[in-house]
Amino acid sequence: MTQTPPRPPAGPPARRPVPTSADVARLAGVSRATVSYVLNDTSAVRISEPTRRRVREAAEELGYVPHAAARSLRAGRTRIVLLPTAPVPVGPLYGHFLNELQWALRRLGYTVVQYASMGLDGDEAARAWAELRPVAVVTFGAVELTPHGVDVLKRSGARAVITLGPRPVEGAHSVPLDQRGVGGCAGVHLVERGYRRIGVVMPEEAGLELFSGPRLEGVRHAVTGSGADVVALPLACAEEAAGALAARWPGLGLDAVFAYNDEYAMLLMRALLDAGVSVPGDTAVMGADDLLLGRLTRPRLSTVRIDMETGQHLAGLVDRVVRDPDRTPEGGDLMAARAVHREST
Amino acid sequence: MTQTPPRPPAGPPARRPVPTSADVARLAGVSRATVSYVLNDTSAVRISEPTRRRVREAAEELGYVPHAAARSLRAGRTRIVLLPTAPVPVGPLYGHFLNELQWALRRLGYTVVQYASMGLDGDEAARAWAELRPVAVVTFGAVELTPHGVDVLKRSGARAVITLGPRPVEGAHSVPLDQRGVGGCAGVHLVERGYRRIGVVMPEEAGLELFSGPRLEGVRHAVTGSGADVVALPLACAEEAAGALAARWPGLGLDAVFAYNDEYAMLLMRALLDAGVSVPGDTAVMGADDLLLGRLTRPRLSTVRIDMETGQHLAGLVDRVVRDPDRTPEGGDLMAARAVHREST
DNA sequence: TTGAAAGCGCTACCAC
DNA sequence: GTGGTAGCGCTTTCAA
Repeated sequence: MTQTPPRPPAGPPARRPVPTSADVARLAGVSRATVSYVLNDTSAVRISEPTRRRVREAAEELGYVPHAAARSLRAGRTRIVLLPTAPVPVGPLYGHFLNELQWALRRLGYTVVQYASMGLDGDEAARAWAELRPVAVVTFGAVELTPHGVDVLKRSGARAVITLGPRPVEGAHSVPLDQRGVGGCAGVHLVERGYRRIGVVMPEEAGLELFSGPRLEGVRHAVTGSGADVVALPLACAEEAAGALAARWPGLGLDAVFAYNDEYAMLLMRALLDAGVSVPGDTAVMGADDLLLGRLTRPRLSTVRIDMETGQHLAGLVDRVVRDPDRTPEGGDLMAARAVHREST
Repeated sequence: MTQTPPRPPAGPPARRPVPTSADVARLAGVSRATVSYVLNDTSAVRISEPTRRRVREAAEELGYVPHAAARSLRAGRTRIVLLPTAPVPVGPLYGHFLNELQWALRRLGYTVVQYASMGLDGDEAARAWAELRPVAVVTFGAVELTPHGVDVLKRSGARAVITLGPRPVEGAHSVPLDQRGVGGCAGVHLVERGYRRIGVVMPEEAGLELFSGPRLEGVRHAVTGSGADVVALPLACAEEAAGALAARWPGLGLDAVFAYNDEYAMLLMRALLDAGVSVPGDTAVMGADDLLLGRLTRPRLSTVRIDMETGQHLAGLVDRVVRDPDRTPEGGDLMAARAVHREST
């Protein structure tokens, strides 16, 4: 029996070695198998109470923590649900939704891991994710997932690849987040109130096209047949940009503008007011997201309120797909939009 | 030689098995060792170019992706840097900082994993994190880490446990985020302008005490000796709450208020104006964070601008601690605050 | 009720 | 240059 602990091959000064289940077994005077049974409450096997206690105490004393990698290597699958993180600022709505989702997934026994993916293209990212062998991947459209990327993930053992976003990806379960609906709401709201020359702000910030494009489309679609015009207005999120746009406002001949979200809306509305354009008299302004701060402007900002299904709902869907990847349980729309009329339209 | 693939023990319908390095070796007609050498560009060993090509092609064809768990099990350590995610909304400042940090860490060869920790208490969380055997943990004060939790992590092999936040934790490297300095800036700014009865908004939302407490202290400390009073004002982030506070404003006899951040400041300022309190005539209002939207109010909001050292800076610190956990390289302050005077003070 | 041992995928040491 | 192989920590079947 080798008593000499096999020292790590030099390098950094030998640190106190990490305790393993073998150490626990040794201390408790039982076999590794027994340790595993006790610590995992394996029901298929009966272990005497005194033994259980000894094992538990030994584990406690050593500060033993099971090694997730070893466990999942043995098990052949992980319980990791990987959520690629978005480099784009997504606002409080997604933030809340994300928290709910993570909480619900953990209750279902999954390990939720957000993987920092900024600066990786779709296929690099998919490979990097696949190395962790997640059982599921839920992406919010932050990284452009390709059909090939989906395939890589599936072949690495991912049972569910779910994309939340404006457009589906082949091979993945797509849960549409109906951005067109958001634009649609705004379009209908404005047309109903008689506006006919409608501007739509398109943020120039990278990463937002995935959202702004469909919102624009939604407005376009909503106004067809009403005789209204829709004009895209690129805008950076900065005061000077808004000022410049406001300066040439009269020449644009617009009587309303849907500003992508409340932040852009507040920015633009301020610039318009400062330039002498009255709101909603000369031009109506509409935002989206129903931020608290939007209620504080004068006039109060009309907006599109987006209700998202609870994260719990999506967590359930993930779980169902993991359990039976072949059945396609359509979750329906996770997002519902409705216009909130205040004073700016 | 067993040719029968050992089918998974029933359960879900047998899926196409995930390719391993052995499969690549078989297809390329080489040994697993050679595959490993080629795919890892092991410099200690020379492999002929034709062999390399064959291996690469085989890997490509099979869609082989190395198994991170197996690799780190073998290596005895991971390259995971674990960042517990905060359930509290932390604002665009931290968001940006976080992105930079992640990017920089990845460039240094680490795998950045954000671990969803909401609803776990400090010690549960530490255990859960330790299962992944991260080489480093960087926490932003979202989860209350205890000395015991730090010990669990260290014993599980974490070489760096770094807390960013208002107060240090025993055993961890603490990088102070000087929230007191933020309050201090505001205090000095207000006192210099002659204000003597200063309110400080304390958000009622859970999880923010860690920030608001030190900010309040900072104000208190900054005004000592000036003869100014400081009064804490609990406030929920909602219009009604702000309205109620504004209604009893005259009775409070305050000539200035530091509102924790720009959002609370805008909320309160609106309520004050609506209640007929002039700003800054009757009462000065100061925020913090220098949000874009704060510049849009009338009067424009004075604020405390917080500059954070680049994430790259912190990434370097993490890397240094990982390489030499015993030396204590103090990184200095990561945060610098300064007052920005606009119109509301 | 408990123990022995195989083997998950991978890398690194040593032979050839 | 390349292959054989031990062993990382864990679970689970089989035997005692």
